[in-house]
Amino acid sequence: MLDITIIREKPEWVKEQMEKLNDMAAKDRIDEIVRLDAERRALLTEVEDLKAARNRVSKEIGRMKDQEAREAKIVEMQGVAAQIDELDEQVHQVEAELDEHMNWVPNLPHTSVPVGPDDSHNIVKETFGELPNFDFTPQAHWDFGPALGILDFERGVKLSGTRFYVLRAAGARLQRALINWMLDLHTTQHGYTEIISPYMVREAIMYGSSQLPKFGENLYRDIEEDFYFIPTAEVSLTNLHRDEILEAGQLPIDYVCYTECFRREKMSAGRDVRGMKRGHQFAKVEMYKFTRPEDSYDALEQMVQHAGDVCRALGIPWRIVEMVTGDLGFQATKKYDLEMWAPGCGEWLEVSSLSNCEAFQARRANIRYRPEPKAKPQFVHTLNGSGLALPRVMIAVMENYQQADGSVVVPEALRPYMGGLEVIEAE
RNA sequence: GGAGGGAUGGCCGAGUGGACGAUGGCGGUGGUCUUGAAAACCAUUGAGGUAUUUUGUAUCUCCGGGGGUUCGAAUCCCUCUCCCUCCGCCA
Repeated sequence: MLDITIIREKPEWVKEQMEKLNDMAAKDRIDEIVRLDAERRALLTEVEDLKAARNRVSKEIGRMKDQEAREAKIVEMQGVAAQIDELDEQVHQVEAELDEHMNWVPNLPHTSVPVGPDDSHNIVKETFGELPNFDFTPQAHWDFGPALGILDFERGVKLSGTRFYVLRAAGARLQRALINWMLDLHTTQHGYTEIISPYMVREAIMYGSSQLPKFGENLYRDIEEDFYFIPTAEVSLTNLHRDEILEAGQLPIDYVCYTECFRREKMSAGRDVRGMKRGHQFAKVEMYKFTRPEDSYDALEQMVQHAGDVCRALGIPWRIVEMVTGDLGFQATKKYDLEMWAPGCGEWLEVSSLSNCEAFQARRANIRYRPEPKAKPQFVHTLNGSGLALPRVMIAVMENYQQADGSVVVPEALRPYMGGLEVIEAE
């Protein structure tokens, strides 16, 4: 959620930002927000004067001895109370409307973000590693994976339908090795604190990280128990410090959390249906930071490095892509994607998405800190980034390390996590 | 699933219709005392709005969430959520 004062003070400028984001629906809400905000404040002034009068007279009534005068005052105040009720009701309505509009307004892009209409204009900032040359035609993981006995799409479908698969034997172990290795890297080398948190959360939590109301379509939920299944650990991690006032000395807080993620993928129906690239359930190691406002952009660059360290250590070609305004998404002021090369599929796969959300989520989840002892609390900045998403890393590892005979070499970094296994071969 | 009991400030805990944003204690901060520290004593110590060009002042709201009764609610009523105790069930 944006700070209402920026809309109040610079509505035209905010509209320009919405245009850059290519979010015309949000732009159209701005005038209404300005109107509702003014109405709200006018109503508040009115009703608060009445309440002040009521409080004052009620105290007098408590002290009055003269029964007749007392009765007269009570009758008088009955009228005032009725007016207050009516105005309070109006305030509630206006606030609910205002809230609804604010919930659909995205975060403002940082000044450093290149302006562009959509993802086709994103900028490849830097590419690392050489694209591999094979002396055979590299296969897609969906071809050699099942043959190796490590990947089973048919049985995944049997269990749960399309977009599900089963990892088996060294395939299952490879994913577990990657998870453990990433967690170890981030906790021991990058200073993150490891978290394990619920995969199911209440509705209010989804508003806190702004998955709701805009992205409800992409969420699984249990209606009977009113639980939502998290589409990313970002949801749980954002809300971990919900309604808290942190001490400045606690910041930055850096968390890393492995979870399964659940997504309906309604928006991408029919896309990426083949292979492991886009499933309804997938594993992800997520990095998350709470920082002071002045530190958040440095923290973002740092987090890009941390995610990049994972790519680098795997020895797979990767690149950093900077999002233009039109592809920023809802919560981010600035965002990078990390992509790994997959020679079998022949495409760059998004293995990480790293965002600074500034105070956007903190405002919704009410996460503050005290800059100085006794100072007024301020909203923290929050950042999130994958470190990394497992299925696509699995694809990249399998496809980059495949050999002519269909076997897969285990990257050196992972061997200690695979019991020393060097090559995954058919049983 | 059954039966009870609870939710009050950073923490503990008092408050059952009117000077209660809330006794008291702990903790925090500042001071007195001290060579220094401790102890003791004194003072201070929540959050969010709105108005007023304003660092002050006034006022409103907040005692788990929402709704109700009343001139007036931490206090009475309804409802939801969460926690605790006992029983049952269970990885």
